[in-house]
Amino acid sequence: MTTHIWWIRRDLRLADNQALAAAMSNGATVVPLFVLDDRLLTAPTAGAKRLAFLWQGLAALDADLRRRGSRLIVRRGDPAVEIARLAAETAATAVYAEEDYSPYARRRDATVAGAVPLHRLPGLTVRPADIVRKADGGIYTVLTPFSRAWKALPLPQRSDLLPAPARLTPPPADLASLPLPVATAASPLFPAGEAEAQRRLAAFVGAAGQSGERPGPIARYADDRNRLDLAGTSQLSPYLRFGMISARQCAVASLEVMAAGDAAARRGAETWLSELIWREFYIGILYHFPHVLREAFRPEMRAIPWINDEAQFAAWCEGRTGYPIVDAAMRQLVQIGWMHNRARMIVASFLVKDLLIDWRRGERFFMQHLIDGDLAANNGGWQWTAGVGTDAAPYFRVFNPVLQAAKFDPEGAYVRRWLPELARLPAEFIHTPWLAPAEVQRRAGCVVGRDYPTPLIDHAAARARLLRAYKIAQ
DNA sequence: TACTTTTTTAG
DNA sequence: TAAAAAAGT
Repeated sequence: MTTHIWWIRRDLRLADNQALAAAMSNGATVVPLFVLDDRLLTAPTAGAKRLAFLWQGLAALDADLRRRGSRLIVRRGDPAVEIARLAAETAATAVYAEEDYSPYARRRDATVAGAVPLHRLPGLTVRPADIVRKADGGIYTVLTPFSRAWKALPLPQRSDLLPAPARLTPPPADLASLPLPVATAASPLFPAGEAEAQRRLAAFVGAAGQSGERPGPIARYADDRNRLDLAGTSQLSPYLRFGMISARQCAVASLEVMAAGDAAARRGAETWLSELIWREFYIGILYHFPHVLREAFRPEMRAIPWINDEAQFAAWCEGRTGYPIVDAAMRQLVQIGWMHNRARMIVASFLVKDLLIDWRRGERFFMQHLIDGDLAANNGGWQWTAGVGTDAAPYFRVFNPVLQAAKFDPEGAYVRRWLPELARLPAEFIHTPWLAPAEVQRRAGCVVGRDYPTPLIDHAAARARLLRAYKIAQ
């Protein structure tokens, strides 16, 4: 009987898993393996909440495997050493893994491939990272043409999705496995695991894909996704980050709504699909231009004279800038390990363009706190906001935190939820408490300067300063 | 998925 | 004179 190792990295799922399916070919016995790699667990970009989500996800995967007769094997150490050791213990003839494209993952996998026969399968993305190319073989660095080319390739169908195996041949009963680390910092708002990911996708899409009836939030996604005060997004990002659901299944779901839903649903589904394509775009950018992890994609934008005031950076991190929308978002991030995407753009713009703090400081802070923290998407997002990356917002595109708040949190419900000290302010002043008359502040129990900070910086003045700073780099 | 200022147009 | 469009950052 043949034995194969299924090396799990960021594909914590049984459904639509090409690496698992390949490992199971010819009825092989599959040894599901997760290696605790100190390089990743102690990296400066590792975050406690994301690790807790991972531990919880691995526990859920182990439970799912046990229901099918198998179990998860956990080892700790250098992957190349541990995989070679396990292959010797089990007489495994090959290792199957979902291909990961980050620079560290590629170096690690090259080393492992030197020690054991390693088969890398697609699945992290719908399109493997080097597939979407210009006619002349060039790499797209602007989203719109990339997206057009992505959509022009054969689209995935429901029949392409691989079902979760009903049974798995168990690994040898005496095979040693370490206990999983305990998830102490897990967020109750993001229970890890494949079942929860499937529930979320089903709830988001509703029945819009099948009958046109009872559409879920996807039908309103085009309009609602930017609203901070509504649950208009899929909230699937942590699950996609760890492959608790496949990107391909999400793409199929949205394509089905585009084919069967009404006009609004079609528009919503297409908008959501474009978000999935953004993700693949940035995974490809990191794959082709790994230096973006260290510096701006655009060379002329490496000379911006950052100010990097430590006290102001601390105020941003702790949600006490005096701009309610910024502070609410930062409190949300630190408390639950997730932030609405619109809020990510607002706080990033404030850090980079109002405070003139190097975008890499914000990038690192996000990685330390986001459950869904993904090197490629996070880096792409920060470079976009800073106006230094591919397809970047022009440097003069500066978010006004008050206007953004008024537009996307019109009643202030989001601010009130995360900043209870402002909860009793009338809606008129919820985004500009410093403009509220003293009597209004006093009656709301929120005196600016005492119960809530005075704005760290005047936005109009900050905007003018930013334009000068970027002109130096131009 | 930016915002501000200036110019033009309509009534 | 205000709204809309255009221009500029």
